[in-house]
Amino acid sequence: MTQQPRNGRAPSVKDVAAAAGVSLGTVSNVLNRPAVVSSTTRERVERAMADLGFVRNESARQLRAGTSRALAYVMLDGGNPFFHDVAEGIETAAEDADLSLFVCNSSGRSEREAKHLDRLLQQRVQGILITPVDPDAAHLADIAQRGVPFVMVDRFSRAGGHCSVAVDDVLGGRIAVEHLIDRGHRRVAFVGGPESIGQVRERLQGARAVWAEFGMPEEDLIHLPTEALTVNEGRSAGERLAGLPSRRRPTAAFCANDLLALGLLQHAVTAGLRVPDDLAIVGFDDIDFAAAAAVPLTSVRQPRQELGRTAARLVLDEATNPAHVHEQATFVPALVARASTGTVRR
Amino acid sequence: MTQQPRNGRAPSVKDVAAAAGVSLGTVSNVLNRPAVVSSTTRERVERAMADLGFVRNESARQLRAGTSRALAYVMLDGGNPFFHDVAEGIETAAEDADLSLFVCNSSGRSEREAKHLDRLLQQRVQGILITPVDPDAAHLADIAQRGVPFVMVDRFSRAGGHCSVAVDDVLGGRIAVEHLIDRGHRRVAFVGGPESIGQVRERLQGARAVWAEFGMPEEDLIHLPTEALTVNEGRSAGERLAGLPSRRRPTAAFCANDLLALGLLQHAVTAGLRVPDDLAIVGFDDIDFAAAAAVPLTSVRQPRQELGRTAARLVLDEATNPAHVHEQATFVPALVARASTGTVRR
DNA sequence: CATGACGCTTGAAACATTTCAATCCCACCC
DNA sequence: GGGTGGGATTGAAATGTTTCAAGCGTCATG
Repeated sequence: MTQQPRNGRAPSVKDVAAAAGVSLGTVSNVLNRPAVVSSTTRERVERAMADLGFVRNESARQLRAGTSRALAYVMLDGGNPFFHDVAEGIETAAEDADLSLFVCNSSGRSEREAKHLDRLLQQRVQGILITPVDPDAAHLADIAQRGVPFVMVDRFSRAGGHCSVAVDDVLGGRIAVEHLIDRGHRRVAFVGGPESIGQVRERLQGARAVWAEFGMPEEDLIHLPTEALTVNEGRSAGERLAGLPSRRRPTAAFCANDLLALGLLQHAVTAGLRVPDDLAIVGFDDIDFAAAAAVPLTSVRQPRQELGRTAARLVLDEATNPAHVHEQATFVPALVARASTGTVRR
Repeated sequence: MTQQPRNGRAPSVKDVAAAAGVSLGTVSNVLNRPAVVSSTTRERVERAMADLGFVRNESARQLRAGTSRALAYVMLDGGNPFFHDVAEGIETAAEDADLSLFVCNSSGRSEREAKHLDRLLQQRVQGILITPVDPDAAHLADIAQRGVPFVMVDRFSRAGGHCSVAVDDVLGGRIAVEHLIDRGHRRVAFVGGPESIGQVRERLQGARAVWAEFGMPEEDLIHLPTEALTVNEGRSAGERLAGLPSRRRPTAAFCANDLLALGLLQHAVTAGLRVPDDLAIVGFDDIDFAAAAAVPLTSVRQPRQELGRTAARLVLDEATNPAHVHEQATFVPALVARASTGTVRR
């Protein structure tokens, strides 16, 4: 690339046209419909582009086209690898469609989420994927009403009016607790909160349902509430658990996500408990760090990448297919049994 | 917001102007210089904007302005929380400057990196922050030559010609190994590779330097090479370590990053080794999961968020200050001692 | 009553691209 | 030699915003 000395602004199609001695319409044809241009002209234009170091101006394209060539994913918690894997699935699909992906992070803060959405609206992104702080927030309804393609990831809203993608959390709760019952546990803790989070509610609901079905006394499924789904909260739940009188103390814990489970595991090991013999632990999400823990964690796997890919597929369908109908894609979670629930309790 | 029925395209300043009975120049003034507009007109225009659900078209602004209101960070490995924290630091700074941030992930693949850079160039981002696959790659020099503000994060290139931000990795290596010597270890493994990665080379170099300074025999600092800086590779290094004849077997390991350390820790625990009594472990980066491990990991902390903030500051300076001079910001790493090196060995 | 000043508003130009109808030119046929 | 068809190229229009010089009207001052 024989680059011209830069004299301020970047070269435009007009400059390329002048350098190649053709009209700017022809340059545009080379870019967008190379077949209609004669090969000699095409080569001349291509050489000029290389010489000048021409790069298409995306904003001008966008302005003309009326929409950008980008999708966006607003994730709930950048510190949780789960969302990262979802984002990776989305990115794969975006790349296949030759679209860019904006990855934003609301960090669980509603006002940051709103700010991101506002920016994305200004960018005229083709579609928005979001794991929202609150699925029923007004600014979400606003987006949908504007007609911007919009998919909710890993959450549902009562309202509807858009696609969503998630796993069956009630089933996930059932699977986890059934596994523990199966392993011989008769007193189990559910660690997780706040209940304002749909996931927490549903996983607990599934846990209670299967507990009842097996005819276990209600009071032997103990709910240890947390203020967030973090490692720290998992640790503190561990302390509360250790503080229970021994005949009330559970022999196993089902945590609403893997971060909690890792925190709980850490507390248990520090306190000298053997996992799984003194305390068995099941997490949720099956993030890579669950398998990497000192005692590999049993976890309820969500198909993280596929969640992302499907969400991207749906938003693209909404963006391009006039006959699009909203869809609620539900995936089936699966138990991945590892050492943290490894032994059968007599 | 009393929204009009949508009839196709989004409302523009022109529509707002018509609705408010003013010229489009006035609408623009309300948006950009509200002080020069009389309050009655301003209110009328604001009402019209709200009624119509007007949203500024960012691509038109960009086209006019010649540059976008965005920065970009191309990270090396989205699966490593370290880069996530760096990104968070960048985002903070971007938000303060009222800029958007594109977060891209090259996943360690050079061609993906090149593709991302190409797209970002088309977007006319104000500046690019990158942790590159190869600091000396041609496409990086190309960016710098184009005059796009550009900062290298956590890497250096021989070439120079741009800002960079990193910690002193040689010093980091020294600190880690000195700590182990201090704890009484006389046979230590360095786990990490490939040596094509600058970080690995320098951390090893620091380790060797301090080892020699303490007068320890060279052959007692054993290099266990890995193919990547991942949990899996850490585990497999653990196997090789366990396979060493016992009088050659190290009592401590310094891992080139925390992912390796977590993998090694897992292997050790699974194999029934006590950490730190049978094997002490030091990691590098101090990601959150290091503190959250079953045996909390001693690690060499990098100021991750500050790395990001500083990088963003530099790129913004380059973008806005004509007197900008390139700067190589170096941070000092610090040891965070935790249980994984908790005891003194006699 | 004329002049100037001041506050507010206006309208045109510019940004880089894409599209499309119009034009050009050439070869070929009658 | 005139006409026709068609491939290649052209130039103008349109996209939505910002800026800025110019215009307008009102008010105060001389």
